[in-house]
Amino acid sequence: MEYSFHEIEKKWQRYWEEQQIYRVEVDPEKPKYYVLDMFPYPSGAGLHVGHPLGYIASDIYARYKRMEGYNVLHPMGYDAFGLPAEQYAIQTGQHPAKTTDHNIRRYREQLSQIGFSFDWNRELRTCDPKYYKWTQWAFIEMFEHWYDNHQQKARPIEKLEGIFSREGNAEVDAANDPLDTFSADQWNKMSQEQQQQVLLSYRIAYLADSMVNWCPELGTVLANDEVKEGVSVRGGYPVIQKKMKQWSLRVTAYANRLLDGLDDLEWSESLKEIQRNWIGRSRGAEIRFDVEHSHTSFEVFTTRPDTLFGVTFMVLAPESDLTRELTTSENRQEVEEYIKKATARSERDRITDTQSVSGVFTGSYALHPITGERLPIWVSDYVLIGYGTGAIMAVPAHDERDNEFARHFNLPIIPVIEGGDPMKQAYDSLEGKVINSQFINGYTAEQAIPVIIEEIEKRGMGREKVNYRLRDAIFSRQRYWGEPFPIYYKNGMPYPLDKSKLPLELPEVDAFKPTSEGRPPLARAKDWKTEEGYPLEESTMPGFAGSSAYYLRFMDPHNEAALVSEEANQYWRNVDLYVGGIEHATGHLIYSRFWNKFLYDIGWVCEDEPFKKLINQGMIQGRSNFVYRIKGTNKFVSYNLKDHYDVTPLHVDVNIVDNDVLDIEAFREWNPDFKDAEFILEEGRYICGYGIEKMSKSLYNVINPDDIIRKYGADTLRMYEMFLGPIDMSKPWDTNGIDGIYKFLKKFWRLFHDEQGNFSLSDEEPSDEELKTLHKTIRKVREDVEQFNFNTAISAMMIAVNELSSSLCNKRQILMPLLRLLTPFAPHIGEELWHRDGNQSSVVDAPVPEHQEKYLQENTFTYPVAFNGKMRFKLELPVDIEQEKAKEIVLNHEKAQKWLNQKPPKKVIFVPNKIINVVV
RNA sequence: GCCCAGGUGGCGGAACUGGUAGACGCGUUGGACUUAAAAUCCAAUGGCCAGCAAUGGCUGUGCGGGUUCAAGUCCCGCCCUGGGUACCA
Repeated sequence: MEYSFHEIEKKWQRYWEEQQIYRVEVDPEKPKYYVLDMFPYPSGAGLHVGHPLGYIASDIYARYKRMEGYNVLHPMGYDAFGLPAEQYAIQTGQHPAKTTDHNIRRYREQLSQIGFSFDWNRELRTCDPKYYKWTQWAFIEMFEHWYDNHQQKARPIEKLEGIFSREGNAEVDAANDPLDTFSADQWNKMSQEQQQQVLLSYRIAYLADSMVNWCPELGTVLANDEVKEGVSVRGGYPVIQKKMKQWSLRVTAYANRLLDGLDDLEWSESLKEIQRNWIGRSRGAEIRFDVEHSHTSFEVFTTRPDTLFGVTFMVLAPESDLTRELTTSENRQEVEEYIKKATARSERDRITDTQSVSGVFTGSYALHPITGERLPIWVSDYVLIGYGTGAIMAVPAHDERDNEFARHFNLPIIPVIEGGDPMKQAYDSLEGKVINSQFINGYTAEQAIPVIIEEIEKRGMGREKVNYRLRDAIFSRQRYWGEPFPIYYKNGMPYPLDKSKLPLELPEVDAFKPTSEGRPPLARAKDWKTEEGYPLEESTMPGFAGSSAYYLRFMDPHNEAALVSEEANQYWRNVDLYVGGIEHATGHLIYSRFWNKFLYDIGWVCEDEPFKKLINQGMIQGRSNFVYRIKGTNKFVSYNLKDHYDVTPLHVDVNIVDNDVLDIEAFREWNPDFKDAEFILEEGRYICGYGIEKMSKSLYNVINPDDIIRKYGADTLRMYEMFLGPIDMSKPWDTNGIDGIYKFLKKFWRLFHDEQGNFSLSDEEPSDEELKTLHKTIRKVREDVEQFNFNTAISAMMIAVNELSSSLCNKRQILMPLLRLLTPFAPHIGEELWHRDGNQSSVVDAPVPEHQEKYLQENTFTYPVAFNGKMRFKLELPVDIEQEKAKEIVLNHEKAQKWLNQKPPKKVIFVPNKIINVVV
């Protein structure tokens, strides 16, 4: 019987489903292992061959772990809220729930064909009210907590109210918005609204006026990670900076924990590095500057307090409230104009134009905290409102931007670190002695930093300070297709719904667009208010809300009383292996860690970090094919002849090209324009050119896994994806290579069958050679799987099958262990042959084979013999040969004479079981 | 600009703590089987040179230096590709 993958795969997929083979439950008898894939957003285009890459890798690993005796949790679900479905809804009027559901069905169908070991009983989708109930619940928890910097953890807001009513806020060290201190007395005299306003600035989920990325085209604000190069990641629309009242999550409170926590994670260095840069910790000092003839003072952040004596002017961000406050009446008009101009610029403008220097003088002066010198206060757009205090001390001798600014406006430059020529270019190195700086003269820059910090602390002018680049996450979206906020407003202040009212379901609306007054789509909903008549929040949550805790929900997906039961959480704890794309480095992977740490603080989960080990799968690129049309004609010339003509390369659908040979008939049918096309062939064929590009519909290079499965089967698809190369690297998909895997599986199948195609294994004792083949393969494959080197594991199995095929081995003692080794890669063929050999239970629970060293022992080693480092011949010697004996044999060897040239060798290097090198 | 990966045959890629460069697979070429094709099997396959041939020589891991008996691997200086970031004080 032939290897008929189609029949086999259908059969076992049905069996697995009927027998609930992949269903798992908490089992205290067994050790747990949690393997998770980043769940997909179900797009309308369906899966292409690049999407399952990571799923296949994690599935192989999950299956191995299971065969090793672990209780493996391996779930799958859908990140179902999101912009594309909504954009589509706006265009077509179709409800996003409908298109999303349709897409999910398609995804499920495609995924099911690949033979994954997912426990589908745990499937979840973020747009399901039963699921987003817990997203809303977590939001309320964040609303009801504040972050205590001293204890480094989230604490209930009621505790804070207690503190305020007893002692005011002076002693509270919280991660909060800037706020004046107040006494207990002042607190107790505040109105409820005033108190709420104060509390709001302490909450972890808070509503505040902040500078946000506003995307007019999408009609919504976006978080920092959703904007790249000044345009929205989704859609590529321009983004501007705007001050708006928005919900935010106080991610910055966790900045140091998010940063330090990275050290213990088994993530790739590059991924950790991206997060480190994104969080961006810098150490320095915050220094207060008084303003001349004024009671006002302001603080600046600097990483170079050692250059304090080099300050010659100050600069404020245009958006800063201080700018207007400190502008004198003579300068008002000019400053106002500058602010207007600067704040109107789009993000893209600001990014593309970083060269031109602009700014105006406010008319005020700050006083140097030590020398008392007058320092002019300028305003310029090179100072950003969102970082530090939105104001800087300018040290033109040692900072490039300050230097350019000073030279442009003829401001003084005072060198305070030796080295460089600050009149021409800033010298920003820490190398060099401090000069022109009173009591720190003569120190190195590095030594001077603590000394100067001590001095300003003593004078009460500042303190040591750590600053982060990370910003709080803007959490509201003026869109329809997301989780509604469980928030209502009373006298203008936000209050959470009672948790018993959750989920607050997404209401029906007549159109998925903003209202005519520009309010978000939810404002269109009828009776969008509480039972008491209080209006509900009209924004919805962003895409990352639903994906921030889904790994916890998978532990206990049907629980209606809690996000996850204590029992399930204590057992499954956190994700042991997480597989997904590196593009989530600054979004999902930061938010999830934050979300998890918050739940950890409030005692809901038992692990501080959600994802212990993380593998980034690389991208699968497309391999595009081109045809070459002679300009101005409908004539196409084959690849190797094209240089003789003036041609335009055109993309051609890779599905009508086989091994770079164009199917001319199919080409004519593919596009009516080419119906009457003529061709200049080479050797009777039309050869296409090729190029490596992104896999995309518009480039006609998309490969659909369904097509591959139809032609070769799921086992071949799975193995070929893994065989392409290292899991974490980008590599092009080339369907041509798939034959190698297909042939391998057929060869493997044939080992188990006789000439007539009957299943036939013998119980004959295996030879030493066969045992060696088996055991070296077991060792290699298991080592490789442990390190996610699936491509080399497959090579090793190919070598084994080649060796066993040439000896026509059909011995049960060899083939059945090999089958178990292969099963995680090719589960269908594994299950089929396992059952053909008479087993009743699923191969999924068969133990993974162990190698035995005794079969791998060798008596001899074939040494490469090199002369001056060049390998000249090989020599088989006993593994335990004495060095002197080996040298003697080599030097007397017939083949050595030619290289020795009758002279005694200078030196002979003998590395046991490695190499012999003769130096002549 | 700064930070991080990576650069090996026609292609995807192997190569343990420095030790036979090119495993495995694709493709290509030749052959077997076949009326033919498909499928299958066998052999060759980095480049250059010499030879009828077996074979032998030189050269070769982005470029230029260096360390070493020995370098794809280590060190120094460049170039290129991909990713991250973008006035972060």
